[in-house]
Amino acid sequence: MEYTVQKLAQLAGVSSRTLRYYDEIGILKPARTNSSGYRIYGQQEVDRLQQILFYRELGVSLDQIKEIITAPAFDAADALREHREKLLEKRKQLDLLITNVEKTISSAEGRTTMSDKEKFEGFKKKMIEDNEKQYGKEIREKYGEETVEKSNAKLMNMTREEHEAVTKLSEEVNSTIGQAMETGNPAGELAQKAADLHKQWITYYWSEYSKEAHAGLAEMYVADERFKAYYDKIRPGAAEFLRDAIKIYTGQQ
Amino acid sequence: MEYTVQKLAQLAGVSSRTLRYYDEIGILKPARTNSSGYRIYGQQEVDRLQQILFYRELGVSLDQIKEIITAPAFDAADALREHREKLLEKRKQLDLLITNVEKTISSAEGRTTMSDKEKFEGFKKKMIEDNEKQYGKEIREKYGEETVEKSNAKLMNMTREEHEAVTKLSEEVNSTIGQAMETGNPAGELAQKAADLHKQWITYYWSEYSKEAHAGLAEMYVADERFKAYYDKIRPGAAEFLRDAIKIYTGQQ
DNA sequence: ATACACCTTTACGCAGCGTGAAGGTCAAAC
DNA sequence: GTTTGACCTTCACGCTGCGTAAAGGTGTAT
Repeated sequence: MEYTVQKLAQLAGVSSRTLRYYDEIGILKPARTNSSGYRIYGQQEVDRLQQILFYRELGVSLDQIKEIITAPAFDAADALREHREKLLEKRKQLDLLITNVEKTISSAEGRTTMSDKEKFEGFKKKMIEDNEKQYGKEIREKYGEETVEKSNAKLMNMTREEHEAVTKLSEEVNSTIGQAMETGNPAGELAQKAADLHKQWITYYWSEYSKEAHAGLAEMYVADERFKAYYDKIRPGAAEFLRDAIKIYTGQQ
Repeated sequence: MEYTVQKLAQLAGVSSRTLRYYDEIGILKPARTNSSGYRIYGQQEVDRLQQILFYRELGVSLDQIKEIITAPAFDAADALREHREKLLEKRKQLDLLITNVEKTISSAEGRTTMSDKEKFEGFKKKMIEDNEKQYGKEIREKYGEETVEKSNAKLMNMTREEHEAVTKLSEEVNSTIGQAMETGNPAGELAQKAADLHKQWITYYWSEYSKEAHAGLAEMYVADERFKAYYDKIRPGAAEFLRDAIKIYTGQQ
């Protein structure tokens, strides 16, 4: 089967301009041109275009795609790994931003006040690193190692009140599970309350909450003997029950 | 507090060129200029820039951002909440993209079989989406959910071999900690090996590994009685020792 | 022969800056 | 007092991945 630009464009769902551009930059040349200069594409080009569009969907630049599909020696997996790193970086940044927005919200509600610096924390990953390198030394000299550790680790900054809150939350989770288990329904109100309390509890430890991770932890509660033993002390089967409740709570099946 | 371009740029993690461009297009004008034409930004401009960058991160065009934040009805608190939702959604999309990239990688490595046909089909689905944008959204949501389900299935569908591997890993972690503690050095080779084994172990449970989360878990090992009791059975102080080793391993101080 | 849908190349435009160039300013150091 | 060096200023062109004319040639059905 042979295609003209428009035909192939229709088939692939791109514009004819795109195909001409791909010809221009040498990423996809037509099989041949007819007597009057029309671009004629064949089966190979169709396949190649599919590859191109596939990588494009993944957000790979045309330059990179060219390298991937033209040089057989070029390892596509390697290129993709690099690309993945970039994406992960982006997600990290996004996570920071989300925390930041949440902070801003609570700041707007008057609970905490944010410094100018804090306001931008999500946007400037590099800057943070640089700052820590710069100021880290000074602070270390001034206040000693212990303080540095404390100031750096968010988790270690837990105040007494927070620590008490965590302990209390932990107890509440346990007692709520106990009550919920009497209903026997992990989707019930009490069980869901327990799952919510549990979420609140882990957010004290986790810098970023995600449903996936929460559900993952729930799985671990059953899979891992330490957790299982701990929760089953509340009542046999409590680990499974909590897992089921969290799974429902997080909507992760 | 007043800032020059570079100062504000550093604070916000953008380039000074960006600030000049924002001035040029009228989206963020300096509070005033000094006698020699230097741009001077004040508190209001800092806040405004923060808003701009929030929206920018969402992929909103600067033109739109301008409209949004100059609109008199603009409610910052409301906007932020909406904002967070969108950020979360964006992260979801990003996660999807990452999963797809990872799929492709492992496909390229021949671990899973993703035939050309499948690739083509996946692409065809996309084309259908594009053709019918209304239904496309629904499909995208479905596709997203499926992927999430599948990634969850990873945890659920652990094979026997994997389960054995996990158990074995767990034991290895414990014994390695025991040995490492005799050296007394959490930065030493053995302790770092333990931290690495520990990482391998948790990656069986976590869909995504991050140094931050790993360090966070390490903190929990000390803060949470359950973990502490478990590890201290190996040897008193083992929880703290493991935490320190992991902190060093992850470089999270 | 005429219409009309297709094709060609050339070339400017877009967003959101990066990256010079060419020059002025400020604080500190000599 | 001037020299250094880090700032600042305003042009202005370059980049990606095309969209969108403009100006013209081609294919084929009527």
